[in-house]
Amino acid sequence: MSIKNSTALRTHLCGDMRSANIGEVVTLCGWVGRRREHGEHLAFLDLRDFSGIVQCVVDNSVDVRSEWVIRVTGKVQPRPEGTVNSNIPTGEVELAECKIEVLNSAEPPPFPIDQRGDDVDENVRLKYRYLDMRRERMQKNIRLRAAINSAIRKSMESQGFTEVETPLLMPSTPEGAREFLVPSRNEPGSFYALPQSPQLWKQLLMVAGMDRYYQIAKCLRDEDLRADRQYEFMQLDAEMSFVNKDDVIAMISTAVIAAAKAATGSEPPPIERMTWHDAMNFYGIDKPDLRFAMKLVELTSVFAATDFKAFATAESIKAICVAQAQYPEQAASGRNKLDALTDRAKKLGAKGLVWLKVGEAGALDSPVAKFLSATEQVEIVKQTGAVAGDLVLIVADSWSITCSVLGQLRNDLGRPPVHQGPYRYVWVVDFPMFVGINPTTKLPQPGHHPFCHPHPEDIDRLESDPLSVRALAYDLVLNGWELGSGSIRIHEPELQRRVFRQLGISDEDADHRFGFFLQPFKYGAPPHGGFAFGIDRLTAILAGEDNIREVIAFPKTQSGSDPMTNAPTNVESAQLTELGIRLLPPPIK
RNA sequence: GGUCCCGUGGUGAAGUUGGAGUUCACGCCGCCCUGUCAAGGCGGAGGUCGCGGGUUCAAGUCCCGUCGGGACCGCCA
Repeated sequence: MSIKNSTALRTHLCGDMRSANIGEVVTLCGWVGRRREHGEHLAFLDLRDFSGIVQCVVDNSVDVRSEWVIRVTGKVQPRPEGTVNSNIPTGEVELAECKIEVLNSAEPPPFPIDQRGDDVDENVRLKYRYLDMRRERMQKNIRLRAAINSAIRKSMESQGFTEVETPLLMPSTPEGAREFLVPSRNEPGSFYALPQSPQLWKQLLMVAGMDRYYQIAKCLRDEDLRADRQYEFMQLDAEMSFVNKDDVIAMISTAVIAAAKAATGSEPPPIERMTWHDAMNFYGIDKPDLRFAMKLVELTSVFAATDFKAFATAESIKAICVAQAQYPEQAASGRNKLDALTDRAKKLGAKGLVWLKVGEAGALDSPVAKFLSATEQVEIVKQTGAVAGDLVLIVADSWSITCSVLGQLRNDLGRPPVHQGPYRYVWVVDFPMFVGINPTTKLPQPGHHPFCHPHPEDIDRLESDPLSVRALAYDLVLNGWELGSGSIRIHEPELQRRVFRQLGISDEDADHRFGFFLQPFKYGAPPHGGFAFGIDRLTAILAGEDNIREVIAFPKTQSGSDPMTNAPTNVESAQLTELGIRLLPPPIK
């Protein structure tokens, strides 16, 4: 399908000019980039639109300046011998005999448009986002995002999914993330909540017999912002009936692979799977970055009969080996760096951190070497595969602490920058239903939302040994970023009540808080499951950006403000009165 | 709620032990310049050193507070 780019004001796009156009008289519209003056009657202008830039040869008496909007009619001609610019796609040609019409003049921009903008204060970029977005980088990012959305839609529809829009105004369901509230004018004192996700709606669509639903949905969460988190973000949200987790994983994989292909031009290999237990055990985190190894090495049995007190009673002892070959700087850490690593490990919850520097012939340089037997020292080197110059870090603690601390250190020491290396997608499956016991309430803490179906083999232990119960839940991870998660849902009302009871939600509570959601399940809910993943995060990684703000047209700052619009703002007291709202005096500090 | 980093002409930076708003690059304005493409040359303008307080003869610099931005922890079922 060819796109018609000619309009009433222009015949072509700047970035499309090629040798094939030589001899044509064209009219282009765009913004003035750089101007290079060469005397009374010669100057070069870079004319820019979204498609790229093309050089115009003009008389130097023409007064057009940076970012003025102009319309140029001229003749496409080959550049003279020796003046071809191979750095730009239009570099073989230029526009000559130019007639210029100024459509709008402009003040000088507050920052250069023809650069990436990495060194410009982000506050200034956001204040002038409409200028910031003129730069090639942002044009690419936003268009990449559109291409990803488009590929996802195509893929979902070709797999039989139907797009359904769900409400933004819904009742508050005080579970999970903090909600944005919207006051009701008709019922002062009552509020709508904006959806953290369309979770409840999409499950009702399954009850409604829609079979396969999808939506590229805006989700809103009033939680603190991060590089990978905004108040509002987009998810591919999907749900399907009469499926098991393999069906869901297969269909979502198809959509993600289609999106990745649309973005990068090459199709990633089939997405591998890893159990949650393996992810924790070998990478110390439930969102492992598989672009680098430095896997956690099991050493517990090596110290079964050790005399070293710190290791003797530990449930789990593991190590990572920081290889000098790949990480020369980190492996050669001096005493200060090693002390800092130890502090870091303690802050993360470990009792301590043992470091060993491997010398020639397996000799170990470490404050604790004298407490370790010769056999133990040999085994450490053997199991970790360490060679001379490597640094070995050991944590001995409970299994979960040992894993999570080493996993964090592994990321700290080895993780490549976002824009580097291959794309490593992985499905992490068999998440536990509960992630520990809340020390205050003594209740199991849910790992996901409370509608996740327990693994059929484990349902018997729901009450007797909840922590051993796996959920039919799965996360999609890309290069250490959690893209999204999904699960097979509970469709049997009685099982749902059992899970609620485990979470300390009585039948009455459940009816009160989720009644509108649970009632429909009495009327024949099909077995169903689904998934949702973050489009902002996927786009950021595929764009090589380490921050989702770079792929969002108008993002908020970390404190939730918008430097361009100044949102959030005060409102007229009349507006509040109409809503039945009176403000508290500001807190006294 | 917490930890850490940053704030100096339009933009980005330097500013030492406290000594005159000092410096550099880009941009901007003017002049010169006929093949540049980050053009080049010459000249010029442009400042509440985020804000408030304190120490001092003297603060961009030291101290306290505050505002704004960023990274992270908590939080994100």
